[in-house]
Amino acid sequence: MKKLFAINKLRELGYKITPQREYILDLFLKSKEHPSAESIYNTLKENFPYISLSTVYNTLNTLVDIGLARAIFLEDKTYFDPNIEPHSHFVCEHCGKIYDLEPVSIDLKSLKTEYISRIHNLDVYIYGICKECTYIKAQ
Amino acid sequence: MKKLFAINKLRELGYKITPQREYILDLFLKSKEHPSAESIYNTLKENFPYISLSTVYNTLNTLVDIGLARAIFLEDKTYFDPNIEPHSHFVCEHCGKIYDLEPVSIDLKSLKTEYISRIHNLDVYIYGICKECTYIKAQ
DNA sequence: ATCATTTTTAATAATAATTATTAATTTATA
DNA sequence: TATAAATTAATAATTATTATTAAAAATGAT
Ligand SMILES: [Mn+2]
Ligand SMILES: [Mn+2]
Ligand SMILES: [Zn+2]
Ligand SMILES: [Zn+2]
Repeated sequence: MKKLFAINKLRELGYKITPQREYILDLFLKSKEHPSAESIYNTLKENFPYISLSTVYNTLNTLVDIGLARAIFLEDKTYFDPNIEPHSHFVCEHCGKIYDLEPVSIDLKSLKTEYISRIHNLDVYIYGICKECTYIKAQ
Repeated sequence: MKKLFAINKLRELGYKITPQREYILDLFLKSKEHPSAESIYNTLKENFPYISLSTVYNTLNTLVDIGLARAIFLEDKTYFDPNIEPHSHFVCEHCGKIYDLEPVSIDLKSLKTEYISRIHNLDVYIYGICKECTYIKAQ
C-alpha cells in the first residue's frame, strides 16, 4: 500500500505522522488528476474544517523533497503528482486538465553535450485540446 | 532583420510602434539567455530610466501572443525566448541558466491518443548540471 | 503514564511575480 | 493639424507561495 510506504519513509527520515498528514496522503496518493495544493485543501476542508493551507503546502513540498511526489509547474500554478514513475503529460489548453502519457523516450546520449555535464531529470509537456473538450465543443 | 520583421507584424496587427517597444525589441530579439521581464527591465533602465516594468511585461506578452516569442514557465518565474524555432531546453539546477538544445524528436503519432484530440505544442525540459557549474565546483 | 525533546500545526504576515487600472501622452492616419 | 485609438508610467491589486511563531501534538525514554 502506497500510504504505508510513504509513512514508513517519512518516519525513517524523522518526520512525524500527524492526522493532517494522513488525511493529505489518503487524498493525494490515490489522485490521478494532478491536484494543486489549494484543490486538496478545499476538498479536505469539507471533512476537516480546521486544516490549514500551510499544512497542505508543507506536506506536499515534503513529499516532493523526499521523492514521493513530483511538482508540475505550469503557467498559472504548481500541480502535484503522486505518480513518480517516469511519464509525460498532456495539458489541455481548453480545460486545463493534465493527463498522464506514456514516458516519451528520448535518446539522451544523442543530445549535444556542449553545455551539459549531468542530467538528472526530464520533463515533457504536450499541449493541445483533449477529446472531452472537442466533444463538448462539437455539441 | 528580425527587428523589422517584428515591427511589420506588430504594425500589421494594429499595434503601434513606440520607442519603448523598439528598445525592448533591440535588447530581447538578440538575447540568447532567456531573460525574464525583470532582467530586461533592469538592463533597459540603465539607458532609459523612465521605462516601466509594466511596459516590459506588456511588450513581451504581446510578442508571445502574436507568435514572435515563447514563454518558459519554470518553478520561480517566467522567462522569455525570442527563438521560436522548435527546440528544447536544458536547465541547470545549480546556476539556473537555460540552454538551447536541438529539438527533441518525438513521434507524436505513437502517443496513446486516448485523451488527445489535437496537439498544438511540445515542451521538453531537461534538468541537470551544466559544464560551467561542474568546472567551477571542481576548482 | 509522565516527562522531555523535537516537530508540526494553524493563523497570520510577508514576499514576489504578474496583471489591472487609469490619466496623461503618444502614435497613426486623414 | 485634428482626431481617434493605443500606449505609457505609476500605482494598486491580485494571487500563489513561503516565512514566522506561539500553542499543540508526536515521539521515545523513563
Ligand atoms: Mn502525472
Ligand atoms: Mn530557447
Ligand atoms: Zn480539455
Ligand atoms: Zn550551471
